[in-house]
Amino acid sequence: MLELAILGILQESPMHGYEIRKELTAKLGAFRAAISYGSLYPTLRRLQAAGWITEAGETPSAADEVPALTSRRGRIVYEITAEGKERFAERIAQSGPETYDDTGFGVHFAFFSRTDQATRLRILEGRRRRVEERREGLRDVLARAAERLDAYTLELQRHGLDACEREVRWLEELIANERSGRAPDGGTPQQENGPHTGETGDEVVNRKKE
Amino acid sequence: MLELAILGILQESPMHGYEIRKELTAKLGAFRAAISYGSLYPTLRRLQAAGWITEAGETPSAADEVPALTSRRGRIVYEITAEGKERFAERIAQSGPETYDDTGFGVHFAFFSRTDQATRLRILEGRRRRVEERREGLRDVLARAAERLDAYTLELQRHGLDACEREVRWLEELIANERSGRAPDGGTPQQENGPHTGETGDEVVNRKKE
DNA sequence: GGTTCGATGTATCGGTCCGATACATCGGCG
DNA sequence: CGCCGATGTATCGGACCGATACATCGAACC
Repeated sequence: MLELAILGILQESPMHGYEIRKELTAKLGAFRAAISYGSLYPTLRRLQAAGWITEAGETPSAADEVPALTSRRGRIVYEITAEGKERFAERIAQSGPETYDDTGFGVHFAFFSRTDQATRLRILEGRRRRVEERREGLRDVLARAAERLDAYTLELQRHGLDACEREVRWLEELIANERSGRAPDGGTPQQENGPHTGETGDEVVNRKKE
Repeated sequence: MLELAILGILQESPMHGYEIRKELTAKLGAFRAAISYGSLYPTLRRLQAAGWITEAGETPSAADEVPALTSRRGRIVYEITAEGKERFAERIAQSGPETYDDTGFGVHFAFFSRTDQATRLRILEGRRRRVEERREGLRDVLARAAERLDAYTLELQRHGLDACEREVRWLEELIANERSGRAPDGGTPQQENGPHTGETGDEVVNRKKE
């Protein structure tokens, strides 16, 4: 999952580890807590070894100047490779059971703008099914075993049930919008935010910070 | 966390692993998914090695009859020991940072009926603070970086923000009830569901299933 | 002018927990 | 009578986290 998130965020711009963490925290903050360096850095190494990302700054022009005099400065900027983009496209479009848990769905949803509508619908409906099952489980407990449970546990179930019902409603809206070809906020269709129709690496990067 | 949950559930009744999983899934289902056997069984072993739980059925009377003729049948029933109850009481009453994440809070809350009111208030307020911080983070992103994010990511933030606001309100209610000495559902104070005032092992077990 | 302090930045280690898998038993149903 | 799903115990590799260490840099403060 982390792998997919990193490949996704690196398609917006090259970044170093610290920045990747910040950006992912901002983008996924709604569904999962901040990712840990203890998993980030090993994953970066793994992705580099697989050839899906490379250390940037290695433009063929100004390389290897001042080899080791002013000792190596800290940041290591990574950028995604063509193979990495391929890998991302494969993984973001296919779905398994882990696609519908909190973290997995969060990552897929956060990169919906890089997916086609059919995939978006499939993911949304899969997530809805998952949440509905969870909701039914909670309803069963509340209906069939309420007298076995203390007041606090019951309250916990009730709150969980409420959260499930809300999320299902949210997903219904998103699915309806998706079917009618609109952007998620229910407004008019936007012209620039559609799925990536192009194929080659001409990213429209519109980051303006820093 | 799993350790705490197991010690808690075993105070309701002795159980074998499969049953522990089912009961915990029902009790914690609102905040975390079903626990995995891959962590359950090793944890049971660890708890037994520490002397906090023991294999039940070892009543001093009818032990070691028919040693190995009808080969050992499957289920291994565990029960909590006096040391285990002590351990549980210590851990459930003290709080650290992990007490306020989803899983940790879920476990603590699910066993609120075995805690005193001061602890309950402390946990609820700690959780509220945690969720408020998360909420502020989401508000910041929405206010300060909205133009950088695509429509789907924005929708994700909005949904997360909404969930945070709801949970804060839920916690406010629980805290208010707690301060006024009422049971969680806001009704009249209940007579049997208060914290455990007794000390010794006379559990009032009222399980009726199976 | 020095110094302290928080943000930035890379990295590792131990531990917790999950997902897949294996395997064995038992009761019911065709 | 055999098959199958629920029950039941168990392990293994891997993903991810939390704590920790350490180093740099700019700003704020004395």
